This record gives sequence, structure tokens and C-alpha cells, in this order.
Amino acid sequence: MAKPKSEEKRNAIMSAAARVIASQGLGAPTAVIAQEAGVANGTLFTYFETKADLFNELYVALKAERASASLKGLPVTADLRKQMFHLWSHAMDWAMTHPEKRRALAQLSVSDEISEASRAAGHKAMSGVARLLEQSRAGGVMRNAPMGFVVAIMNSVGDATMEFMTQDPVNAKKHAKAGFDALWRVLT
Amino acid sequence: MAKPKSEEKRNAIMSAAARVIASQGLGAPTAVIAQEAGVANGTLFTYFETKADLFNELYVALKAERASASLKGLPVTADLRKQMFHLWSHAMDWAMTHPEKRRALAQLSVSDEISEASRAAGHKAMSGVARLLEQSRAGGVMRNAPMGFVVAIMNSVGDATMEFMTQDPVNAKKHAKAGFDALWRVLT
DNA sequence: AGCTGATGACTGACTAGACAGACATCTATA
DNA sequence: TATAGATGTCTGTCTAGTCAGTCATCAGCT
Repeated sequence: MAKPKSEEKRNAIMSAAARVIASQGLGAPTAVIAQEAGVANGTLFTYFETKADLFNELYVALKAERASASLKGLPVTADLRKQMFHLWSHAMDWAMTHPEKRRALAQLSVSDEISEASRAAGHKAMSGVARLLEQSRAGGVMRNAPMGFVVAIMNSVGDATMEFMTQDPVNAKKHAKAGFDALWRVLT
Repeated sequence: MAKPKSEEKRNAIMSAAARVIASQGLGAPTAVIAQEAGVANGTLFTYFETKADLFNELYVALKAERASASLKGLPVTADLRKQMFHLWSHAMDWAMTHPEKRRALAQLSVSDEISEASRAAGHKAMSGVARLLEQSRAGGVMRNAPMGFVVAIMNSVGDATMEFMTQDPVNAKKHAKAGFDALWRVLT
């Protein structure tokens, strides 16, 4: 064998991409991302074949990271509302702790560079979250609405709440609670 | 006097831009927009100084158009819920009738090319809608939540509903109703 | 009404700059 | 020493915006 690729550099590139996308948008040059990651321009392309590949991988990774943060320490024996609230607040915490990742994810989500396959992978990464939401849906007013619709609404209320929390961080806790109450009213 | 600018060409460029943005995203070349509008490349720049200017004007125009469509024929004497429902269904109708405009507006809304001034103008164009929503907020559970938050939630639930309606047009009416019911549950 | 000159819209080839990705070269590891 | 990662310069391509020349429109004059 020869020199192995370094997982460290890969991560550096991904997290640099998140930061740069958050501040400059998706039009950001690969050169800037590489520089921010502390590697040469060409190195970026030994880890990701194209710019679009990097963006797709980043999208899936961020979705997975947020989902995993949301589910961490889930009180599986508690009642549904408690579990949902845990999930919600952990998602909001993640967004407040990593604002640049949240912003990057928001940009990537609306980009047409993101393939159907990546979106599917993103969904899959959220399956734990979806399962809980599915339980909430099945027992409530929205039992006849398609699951995709409920997911879309949760995501959009979540996005709106995160947006508002970052704009007005002083009252972040209050907004998080208000957002959850709104979601819960939608579901029950 | 000389040859006057034609309102017709201006409109052609704007609506071409909406179509092209919907299908190719914001990275679409101005050359393509001009061609789609049936004018020369350079002509676009006699009507709009820069590409960003075109996008900003288009953003405000689309916001205004949607707001105006929503308010058309509003039953001002009916009760609040009826008025809100009128507004909601007309907005959804507009989105279903002009899917390319809706898609373009969604893209423009998240773009960082759109100035604060344009966003303010967009808000202003929606003031009729906002007034109605304000009444709904003031009398309901969200009376203590900031208006901006309520607006954000309405927009996001609306976006999710529109998205779902275009993805599943057969049940569009049903989804529109479900979306409204969800919003109303949030507000009351 | 017909003519004329001034104005400015219209055109599309062109330019300057930016950027993704390639590549020749160097370097670290097995 | 063979292999493969790392580097950074280089290049082909793409595109926003320009510009010199053309043409449509209008006001004022006869």
C-alpha cells in the first residue's frame, strides 16, 4: 500500500464547505472551500469527484447528524408528547449550536444540485424521527393525511422556528416552546 | 422623442425569467432568459441594469401578484375563519395555476441576491394578508408570540402545502383543506 | 400629410473575469 | 522503490455585462 487518504482531511473539507456555504451560498468557489479546509485546491478533488458530489455528501451527512442529535437520549418509555418534545428541543439545540450547519443545510435542501438519491438517503437517515412522527400522526387529527405531508409540515414549522430562534436568540427557548406547541396543535 | 420602452417586452422578460428560474434555478444564464423572452441578450440590460436587479424586481412582483390573487373577492363581512379560508384557497389556486411562478418565488425567497429592501417591499405587498393574520393571532393561542413568527409559520405551512399539492395534484383540494385546518389549529 | 433630424431602444458579437477540474510534479508511506 | 496521495499552476469553458452600429418612433416644421 501507499499513502492512505486521511479521514481527517475529508472531514475538514466537509465542515469547511458547511461554513463557506453558510456565509457565501452555493456559488462559493471550490478554491475557497479548499483554503478554508487548509488543503490545496486539487486535494478537494481527490476526496470528491466533483463539486456536486461534495454538496450531495454534505447534505446527507448534515441530515444524518441532525437526526442523530435529535434522537440522542430519547426517553423511549415516556409518553409520545414527551418523546416528541425531546426530539424537537434537541433538533433546535443542534441548530443553535451549529448555526452554520443549519444554514448550509437550508441552502442545500433547496438546491437542484441535490440528487433524488441523496434526498432518499436523507429521508432514510431521518427514519427514527419519522417513526415517532408517524405514531403522533396515526392517533391524531391528521390520521387521514399522507405521511409525506405531515413530514413536510413538521420540517417547515421546524425551519421557521429555527430561523426565528437565530434571529432573536435572547428568546430562543420561548420560541422553541411556541414552535413545538404549534406543531403539537397541528398533530392532535 | 425616441422609441419608448415597451411594457410588453418588460413583462416578457419577467415571465420568461420565472419560467427559466423554475426549470433551471437561479444559475440560469441571462442569455437563456433573453432568448425565452424573444429579445436579444443586450436588450435585457436596457430593462434591468443587472441580473440581480431583474431577480429583485421579479421577487417583489410575484409576491404582490400572489397577495393580490389571495385577496381578490375577499368576503369582508364574513367571519374571520371564512375570510382566512378564502385567502388560503385563493393563494393555493394561484400556486396551482402558475406552478412556474410559485417555484421561481420559492427559489428567489431563499436567494441571497434578494436585498433587504426587496424583502421589505414584498412584506408591504402582503400587508392586506398580514392584517387578517394579525386579527387571527390576536384572538388566539398565539397572542403572545411575535407577529413575525406567526407570519413565518403561515408561510412555511403554506409552502409545504403548495409543494404537496403540486406533487399530488389529484388530491390537491383535499391537501389544501388539510393545510388550512392545520394552520387554523395553530392559530386557535 | 409628408419630410427630417434627434433620440434612444434593439441587436448580437465581443470582452474580461471567474471557476471547475486536469495535470505534471513532488512527497509520504508501505 | 513502487504506489498513491498532495500540491498548485494552468486551461478550457462559461457568462455577466459592454458597445458600435442599426433601426423604430416622435416632435416640429413646411
